Formats: sequence, structure tokens, C-alpha cells
Amino acid sequence: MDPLLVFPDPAPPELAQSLDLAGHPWKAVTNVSEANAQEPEDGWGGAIVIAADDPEGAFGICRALRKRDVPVEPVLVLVNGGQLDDLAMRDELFDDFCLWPFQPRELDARLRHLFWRAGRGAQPELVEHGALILNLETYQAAIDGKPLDLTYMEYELLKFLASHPGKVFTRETLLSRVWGYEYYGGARTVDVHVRRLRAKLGEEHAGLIQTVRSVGYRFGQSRWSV
Amino acid sequence: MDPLLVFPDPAPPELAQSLDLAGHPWKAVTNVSEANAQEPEDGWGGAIVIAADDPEGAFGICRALRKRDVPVEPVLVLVNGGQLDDLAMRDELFDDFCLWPFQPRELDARLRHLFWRAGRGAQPELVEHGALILNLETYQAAIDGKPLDLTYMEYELLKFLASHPGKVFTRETLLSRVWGYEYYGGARTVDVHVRRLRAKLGEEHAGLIQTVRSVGYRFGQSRWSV
DNA sequence: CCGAATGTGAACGCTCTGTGAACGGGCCGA
DNA sequence: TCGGCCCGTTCACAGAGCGTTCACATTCGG
Repeated sequence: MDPLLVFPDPAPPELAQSLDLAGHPWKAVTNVSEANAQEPEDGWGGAIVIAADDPEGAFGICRALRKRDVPVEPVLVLVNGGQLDDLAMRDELFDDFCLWPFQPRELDARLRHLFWRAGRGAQPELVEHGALILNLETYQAAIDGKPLDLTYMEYELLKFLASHPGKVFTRETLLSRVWGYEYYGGARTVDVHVRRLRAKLGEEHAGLIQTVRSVGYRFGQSRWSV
Repeated sequence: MDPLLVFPDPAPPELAQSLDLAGHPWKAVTNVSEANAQEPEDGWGGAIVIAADDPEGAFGICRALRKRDVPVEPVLVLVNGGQLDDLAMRDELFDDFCLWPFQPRELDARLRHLFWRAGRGAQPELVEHGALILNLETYQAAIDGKPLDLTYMEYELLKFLASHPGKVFTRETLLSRVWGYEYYGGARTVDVHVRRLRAKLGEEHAGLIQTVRSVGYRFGQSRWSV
């Protein structure tokens, strides 16, 4: 986890303690140039800026963090009650704010929610398994970064299998879960689709779909074998 | 401004007063079905959900609001201190939270920031995607700098698709989101509009709208990153 | 070594989509 | 008020994609 940028330096003890308790690495700075100088290799993991004592310096920092080529996100500002109205003109400078003095648990909850937003909030729904990636929003699949041109049923079958790695499904189960409950076709249909999937996955990854003789098919490695 | 959805009904007097003072229209509901029944024509402008007294009902409402075809945003939940930790497993259900009891100015500031955030995403008067530019203010479209002469529905459809590049939409979804909720026409209507759009986009860019067989249509290439 | 289960290739036929055309309602100018 | 035009919608048809099936080859287990 990348360390958080904290302003000002030294950080108030209650903030330092709160961050340490929650397990957030952090580093305090006194100004913009120091923030740039102290920046970790992977960049800041976010910023906590206390505006209560030095609003000018605080929002100056925020502005600088936002203007960078790779903006620092998320930015959380700590303000006192009298500054709440001042936030109106500075919406673009922060992602969330918290009243100062703060309750450690509230700060914690806000940080967690911010990280969630930054991470999984905007991410498309994906089914991943090793080199295979299925994008459920765009109905596209790729393996080793190379896009797979799958038909509808192939995609649906692969999606189902990849969503339950290691589990064995009988042909009947697959027919009912992928094709639909009241499906009245032959079970060999599954075989053909598996064959085409294996072909499209390429020789290298054809083994991703394993045959379990007399039972059905399984995606990915078994938990017992190598 | 679209009215805010408030849960529960009746709304606590301090919340009602706070919203009225800030000039937010609002309407309180007791459950999900009432929220749907009472929904304004243009949809809810957001939601304020008090989880302090009835967490189950509150987060149930949140979940329902998020699962809709057109999610209600933003969602702000009011929690008491003891519920802060419960938020961890419900990140996807809300956009921001505020401690209950609340300071009117803090609630105000949070609402304003939420609206600012929401407006920022939907407000840019330009929708751009590669060579395609849609000017939402003047209802004009251009590709490669050359103006496109689009009819109303063509424009609306293209706007919607281009606003969600890469995502696949079924014909039914497009009908409900572009044409309107209670549209009762045939799904093939979408096909014809797509055909005309492709024709007007020109042979060079006709591929911008892709057919996903057995599913629907997709605009542009998928985004694998971010 | 035999039978069952699975892989393989090919062909059939249905479903989905593209396409051209016509219908009809609404709007605007005459 | 009437007539024509624009445009959204619907329909019919044709082509292609693709799911399904079948026959045959191959493999696996007993």
C-alpha cells in the first residue's frame, strides 16, 4: 500500500495515532516542494490535508496535488465547522472531507470508502483467471492480452465455467445453467462447444477446460492434482 | 431540481428543516415500492437514507436504488457512531455518509459536494470519442470535423451509446434508456436507427457501432484498462 | 480387448441481423 | 384548413452466423 501524504508536518498526534492504528503508512510534509521531494517511487497513495489551522497552505497543497500529471487521489481534507461554507468554492480540490476534531472511526470509514471508490468503484465487472479475462460489460474476452473472438454461447459457457474454477459440472448441469432450465437438447452439444472453446483458447491454454471422464468438465486446475 | 428521496417517512424534523432551509425539494417514503410509486417524472435527484434507526430497511432501500436500470445518485446515508464499522461491507450502496445526529452545515456541504461530483460526470456539454464530437448544448454532431445531420432519435441514441463507450446494451435496455421507460414498440426499431447512424457516420466510421450478436450493440472499442 | 465415453469434422437448419420499402403521425408553410 | 414533408416505426425478405446434430474416429478404463 502506498503511503499517504499528510499535511502539515508535524502531524497532530491524534491523526498520527489514528493512521498508525488503522495500518496506513504515511509521511508528513510542510509544503508542496517537500511533497514532491518525499514522494515514494510508486507515488502517493492519497492525501490527508488538515485545513483547520492553515487553510491557505492546505488548499494550496490540494491544488498542487490536483494539477500534477498524475493527480494524487484520493484527497481528504479535515476542516473545522467554520470552514464548511468555504468548501463550496473548492469542490475540485478534494474528494471527501471530515470535521476537525474527528472521530477516529469516522476518519477510518471515510478513508476506506475513498479507497474503495478509487479502486473497485469504477472498475468494470471482470471475471479473471490467470491469463484469461472476461469483461462482462463489453462482452469481450481476452487471454494473454489477446482478444478472443467468441460467439454468444461460447462466451456464456466460458463465463460460467470460469466463474466456478475447479468445480466439475455435468453436461446436464451446464445445459440447465448456461443454456436454460427447460432446455431440451442433446448433451453432446456441450462437447462441441467445449471443443471450439479449447480451439480458440489456443493450444497453450486448451487445458484450462479439463474433461472429467464419465462426469463432465472442469475449468482450471483441480485442487488435488498439480 | 429533481426532488430528493428521503427515508424513512416521516422524516425527522431536523432533517426536514435542514433540507427545506437549503432549498432542496424532497419527499419521504417508507419502503422501496413507495419509492418507485412516488418517483417524479424525471426521476429522483438523489437519496438521503437514515440508517440510524432502521439499518435493515435503510440499506435495503439503498440496494434497491442501486440495482435499478437507472440507479439513483447520489445516495447519502446517515449513520450513528456505532454503525461506522458496518459501512465497510456496504461500500457499493452509498456515495457518502454523515454522522447522525448531524450538523446542518455539514449535511449541506456534503450534499453540495455530492451534486458537484455528480454534475461533473454528466455535465460536460461535449461528448467526445475519437473523431466523433457531440455538442449537447447545440444538438450538433460532427465526425472528422464534418458536421453530421442527425435526426432527434438518432442523436439521442448516438449520445447514449457514445456516453458509455465499450459497454454492450441490449435492444430492450436501449429502448428503455433512450426512448423511455414505458416504451411499447418493437425492438427492431433499434436496428433501423443503428443502420441509419452507421450510414451517416460514413463507411469509415460505421464500425464505431458494433453488433454483439444475440446481445445488442456496443459503441467503440472496449476499455480493458482502468 | 471390448465397450463406453469423448474428440472431431462436417452438414443442416434455425435464429438473428441487415436492408429496402412503406406506413402514418406530427409539424409547418401556404 | 389543407397538403406536403420529415421522421419514427413497422414489415417483409434475404443473407449470414452459429447452434445443433449426426457419423465416425479416438481414447480411456476395466
